[in-house]
Amino acid sequence: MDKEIRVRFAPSPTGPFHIGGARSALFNWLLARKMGGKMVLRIEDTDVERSTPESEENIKAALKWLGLDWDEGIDVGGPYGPYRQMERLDIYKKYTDKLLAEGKAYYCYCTPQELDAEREALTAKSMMPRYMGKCRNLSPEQIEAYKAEGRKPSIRFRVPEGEKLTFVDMVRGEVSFESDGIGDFVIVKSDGIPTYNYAVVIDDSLMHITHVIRAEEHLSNTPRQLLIYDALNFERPQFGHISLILGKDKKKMSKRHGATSVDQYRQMGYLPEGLVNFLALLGWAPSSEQEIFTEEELIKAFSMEHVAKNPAVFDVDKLNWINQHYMRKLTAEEFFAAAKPHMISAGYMTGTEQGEKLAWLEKVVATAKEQVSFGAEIPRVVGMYFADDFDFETTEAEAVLKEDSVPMVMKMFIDELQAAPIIDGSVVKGIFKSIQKATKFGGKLVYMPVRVALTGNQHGPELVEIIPLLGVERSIKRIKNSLEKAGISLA
RNA sequence: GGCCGCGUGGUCAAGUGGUUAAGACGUUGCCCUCUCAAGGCGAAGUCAGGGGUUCAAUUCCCCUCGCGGCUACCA
Repeated sequence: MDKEIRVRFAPSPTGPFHIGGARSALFNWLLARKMGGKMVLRIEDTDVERSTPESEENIKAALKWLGLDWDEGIDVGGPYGPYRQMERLDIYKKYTDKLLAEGKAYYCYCTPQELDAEREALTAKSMMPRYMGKCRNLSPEQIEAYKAEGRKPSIRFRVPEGEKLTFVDMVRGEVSFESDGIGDFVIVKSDGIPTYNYAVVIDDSLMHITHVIRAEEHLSNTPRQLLIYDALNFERPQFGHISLILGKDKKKMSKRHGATSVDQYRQMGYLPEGLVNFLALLGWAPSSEQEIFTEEELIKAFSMEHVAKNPAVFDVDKLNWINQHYMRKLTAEEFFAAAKPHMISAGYMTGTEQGEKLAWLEKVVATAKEQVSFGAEIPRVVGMYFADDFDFETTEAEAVLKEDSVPMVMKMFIDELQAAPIIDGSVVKGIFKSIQKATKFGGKLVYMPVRVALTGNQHGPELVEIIPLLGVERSIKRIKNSLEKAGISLA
């Protein structure tokens, strides 16, 4: 049997948790669960300027919300911790000393200003801007001089010349780079903190990561990392670079494209199952034609072989379609709970309602269940139950009330409604039936004017659902108001 | 600029040296229905462009173009 599959998700806690990060996490997680392997969650917080504890909390909360758990890492621990890079500084130091001693790395005393100047000079000559190796072979005297100036050195990796760096990527196949295209890069910043390309290698290796699944933006970083694997005599893992998620304009998804963080989708009332299902289908396709997957089905069907090379545009319409499936699957209680925050922020409820009022709200919210794709759409759908004073949605809607048959139909409807001892769906249905029978009108001539008079709109949930919720009194009041507005008298 | 990656309908995508080039979202027509949503049945729409290789290229090779990534003491 092959050795255990170990994957990791290693985000930087530097901002909202992006949808692209969620997909990377998902693919890693799916691979681990599929293969019975382990998922490690490591925090790459070496960018001390931008890293925040809140962001780390966001990431954890988002992963949990999505249902992506981890076997080792922050919070849960594990044999290869600590799992925050800033808590591993002494570990990196050991390897840095080794590289320094072996001459595979060296101190660089260049200041940021000097490096900028070098870069600019190179660009001006339209040459590739990269570090030219100024401090590669400093004499002891020069080093002393720099030290005397009080300069704090960074440490650079000595990139070998004329080497070809090749690896087989799980999604892209064989990829190779020339070492000559890579300048000596910084592995430890002058403040003693390692850079991404360096720490990631040591951590992945020490944590026995077997498969590194990450976004394509890291593809060009891989040769640098390969160099470090080799210099440290570490075994290379398998790499798999998944493509980026793009916005509608085919540019990398960013704030301009609307919601980009997992939390925003949560707040809009998308369901974790829906988002996961959608994300799985971005850049991966099952061998079947299935579109809707439970978590177990996803794990079963997932395979790195079917991960696409090309970038994928984030299509909200499809997300909506998928999420709608999951909305419809919710129980009445779940749906109401999902609706609650949106109903509260719309001002339709306070969250403290009880008894009859609560029961009424539950029924009202239930009417939206088949109609919406995500939670935030609910208030819009049920809004008509709350505003007795409304305007006609469109002129066509108002025009419906101008039909000659309307006064008669309305009179019959109001009379029957008032005469009804109790009012529920089947009673309302009976009223419509009897009007149809008496007038010999088709359903449309009976239902539609009532609908418009009641809601100001030609569309909406079934009338037999709406009327009992509104009650006789409010229904009649609305109808009379609407007729008056449209200049129709009951005759 | 250099290096690397990517390019199948509007979008997600399957697929192959010979196919009527799947399926889904969206769009659209019809059915159902008071309407909307859902559902059912249809329709339109694609191999970035140009050269090769080949009896035959969407598929293999090259070039061009487009998009993206890296080229940071960010990750």
